[in-house]
Amino acid sequence: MHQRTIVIDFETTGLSARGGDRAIEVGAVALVNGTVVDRFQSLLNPGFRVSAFIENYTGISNAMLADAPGSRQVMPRLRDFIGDAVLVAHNASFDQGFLQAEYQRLGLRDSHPFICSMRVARRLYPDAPNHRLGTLVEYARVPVCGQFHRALADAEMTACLWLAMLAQLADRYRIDPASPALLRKLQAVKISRAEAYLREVAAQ
DNA sequence: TGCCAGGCCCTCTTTAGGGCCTT
Repeated sequence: MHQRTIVIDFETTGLSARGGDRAIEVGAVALVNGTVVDRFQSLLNPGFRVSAFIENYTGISNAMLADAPGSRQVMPRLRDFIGDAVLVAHNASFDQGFLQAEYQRLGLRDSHPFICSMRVARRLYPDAPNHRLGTLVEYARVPVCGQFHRALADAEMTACLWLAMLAQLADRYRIDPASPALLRKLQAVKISRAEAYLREVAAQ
């Protein structure tokens, strides 16, 4: 049984999925047995001009988006790519919100189980300076690949961070990292209780 | 016109407030 995990990242026109902001790029990598086995990347034309802030922040210009496919072309392909995999994202509520919002605009009713790499990192790396993706990539000595704030590069680095955290669970606590149920439990325990929880699991 | 997110997490908490993260 090979558990397929998809690490996903959206670039968007802003922070509010419910307030009218739209996805402008999605990147995703598929992990099986700790290895990247597939990748998905696409720009999405949001139907309106993005702000200068977003152009600067992401490096995605209005000119680049003018010829990009729309959500109607991209999201069904993304849904097929995800399949029945467990999804991982850094600050997952953000990406989950945009995924659901884009689905709903198309009348798609899919919902996928998400695990948040930031919540796991807060529990596994409580002493990190902060828990932004860029900081954690440096803290966990994950290779920087590509440009931060582009969807596929951020998804790749989140995937590397994720694998580093799974390796730590295996090495330090002798915990089988292939269990989504355990990871969901870990992200739900209080941060102050995480170390004790992991020791309890390791002792079982 | 003016407004402009929301979930998680901690604490000087729970009849609340503010920082952290994502774009």
